[in-house]
Amino acid sequence: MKDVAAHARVGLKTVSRVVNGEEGVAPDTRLRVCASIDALGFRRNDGARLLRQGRTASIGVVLEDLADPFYAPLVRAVEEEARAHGALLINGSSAEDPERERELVLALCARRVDGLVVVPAGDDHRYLRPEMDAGVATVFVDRSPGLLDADVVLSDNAGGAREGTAHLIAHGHRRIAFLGDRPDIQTAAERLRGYRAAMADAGLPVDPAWVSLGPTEPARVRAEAERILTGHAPVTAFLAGNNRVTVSLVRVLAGRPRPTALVGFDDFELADLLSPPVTVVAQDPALLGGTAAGMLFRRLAGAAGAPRRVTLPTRLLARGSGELPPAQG
Amino acid sequence: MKDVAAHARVGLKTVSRVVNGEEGVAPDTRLRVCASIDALGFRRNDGARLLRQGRTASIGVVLEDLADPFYAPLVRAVEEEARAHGALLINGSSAEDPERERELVLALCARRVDGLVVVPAGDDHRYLRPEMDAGVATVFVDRSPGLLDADVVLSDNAGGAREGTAHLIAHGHRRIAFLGDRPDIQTAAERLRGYRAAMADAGLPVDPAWVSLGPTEPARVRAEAERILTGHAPVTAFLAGNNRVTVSLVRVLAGRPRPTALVGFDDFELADLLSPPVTVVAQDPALLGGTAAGMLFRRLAGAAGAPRRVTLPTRLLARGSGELPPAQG
DNA sequence: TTGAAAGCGCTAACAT
DNA sequence: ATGTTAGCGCTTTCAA
Repeated sequence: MKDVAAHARVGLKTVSRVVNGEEGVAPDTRLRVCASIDALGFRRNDGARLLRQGRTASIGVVLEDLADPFYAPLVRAVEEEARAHGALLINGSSAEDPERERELVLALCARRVDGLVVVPAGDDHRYLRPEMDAGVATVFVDRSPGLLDADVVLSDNAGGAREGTAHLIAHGHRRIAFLGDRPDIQTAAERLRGYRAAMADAGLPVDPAWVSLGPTEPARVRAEAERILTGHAPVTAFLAGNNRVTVSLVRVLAGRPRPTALVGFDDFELADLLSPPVTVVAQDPALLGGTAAGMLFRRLAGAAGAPRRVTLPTRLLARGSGELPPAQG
Repeated sequence: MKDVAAHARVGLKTVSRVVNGEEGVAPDTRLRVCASIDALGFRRNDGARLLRQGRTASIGVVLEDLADPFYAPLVRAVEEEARAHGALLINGSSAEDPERERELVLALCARRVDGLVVVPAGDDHRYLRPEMDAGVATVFVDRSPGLLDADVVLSDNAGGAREGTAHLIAHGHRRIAFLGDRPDIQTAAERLRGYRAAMADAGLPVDPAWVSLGPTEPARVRAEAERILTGHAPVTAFLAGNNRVTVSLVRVLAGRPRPTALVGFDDFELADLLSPPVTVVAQDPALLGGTAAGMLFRRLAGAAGAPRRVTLPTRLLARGSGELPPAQG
């Protein structure tokens, strides 16, 4: 820019004015400046500009895995909102590792992102306190932060699991298994709670053998499902704790002669084309992301007040697998 | 940082030294500085730091849609590579709109990203020439840039389509339809070319009614498929031009009494659980992304030389739908 | 071992 | 209408 000013024989500020389309530049001066800009191939450095302005027009997004079919639309929704506000997205995957999450978040704060959308992985987010006090607006999505009071947008995990379980009960099932994620993952714990609540509502006992929480790789889920199906008290239905579990269960159940009912958690593409079509408790990831981003930008626009907690409802999509009657024991 | 220096009664540079772990600070000075840092809650501003250093340690990613199941793993792979090099990802979706892509890319360049990974949407990327000359390393993925010579990583789209078509021919089909994306999208054109080549190889004519290129919303694909199936020269097999078309076709074909063979393009989750399981020509999106990012960082590390073009092979995954024999005409 | 000064590229505040 | 100065928060150079 300095070079442009010299080349056009004008002051630095005049170039700045032209570049930013400000008023108060004589037409022919403007022309001369533009010519110099073209001649030198000048492009404004937004980094420097934003440094001066004290913002970065960018917001950070940290979540487990960018490529997960559940999170990808969430990010996309945040992106749309950011775009509407002229901000760019900087993002990173935490790979469900609290330490990596922390590094990522702090790296983003060090770059002075204006705001942060985080799907928390760990259970202690006090490290964010100083950053938030320093002015980084932060909204958590999908799970609550640990030991930190902040804006958060959640799905009604307990309610959804409860509804899914009740649905199975309404279709005659009394022995229902729950296969979910590690109990230290909040959503998993909530869903387990909903499952138990529905069983209790119906006065049904829960055999400990029916509940399995842990990593959701296919191999483990498969093994657990087999165990539950062939154990001393086989179930007639499953409630899956997340999308990965649902898919694994579909695979296991497809290979068995006797039909077993299944309600999945999270919707997925082609669920309606499987046989039987898969009944699921659906969340709306795009709405989660959009809502969170909306709150974030409202904060950035100056909205004060205590941290808000928003819970979005889930929706039971009955497609077939959840309406199968109990197999004859 | 200035405040820290004042508080610790040392020079600015000494604080800088401590913050960056540089040598040459007396132990007790260092201690005093650290104490002041904690007392004031100081965090280094990486934006300012990088401004001074003339890089940003961030790379831009621009593609059609972050949430697309094909692109999400690609981005993820770029992210891993970036992480290994200490860089963050800034990204945006072009929504297949050349103008939006251009804006996004230029916004990223204005922020002086060190490098750029782009899945091009338009067909004229000359606007990038000045940026690349100015030092923004750029690698294109999945499609070639228009009117610009640059590094690019592609799948063998023509080869894949040819193999898929030949597979259908080998299973006895002679009337095969191709339903693909708009012909101005390069990958779509390439795949059409592969389809035609395979048909020609086998000495088979291609009825113009069998080929349909255009937007891939479900409604249009559905209508076109119905038209082709009920027209004067119905086909016995389909080659789908991309993942969205594949899914739409699965839906259409599932609703018909007479089984019709199908080979999809791009693999998708659960393809093996449908009935019949769906045969596809699979690309490896993560490998595309990883390869592109690898090339990018090699350039950033100083690798010179002419632009490189890498083509990755596709893989035919025979699962059932592509091995169905032709229905009796 | 330490620090003062200059400067990265820009904009805000105040001249002229 | 235009220019000058200061400064965003840091690093680099060079001197002490």
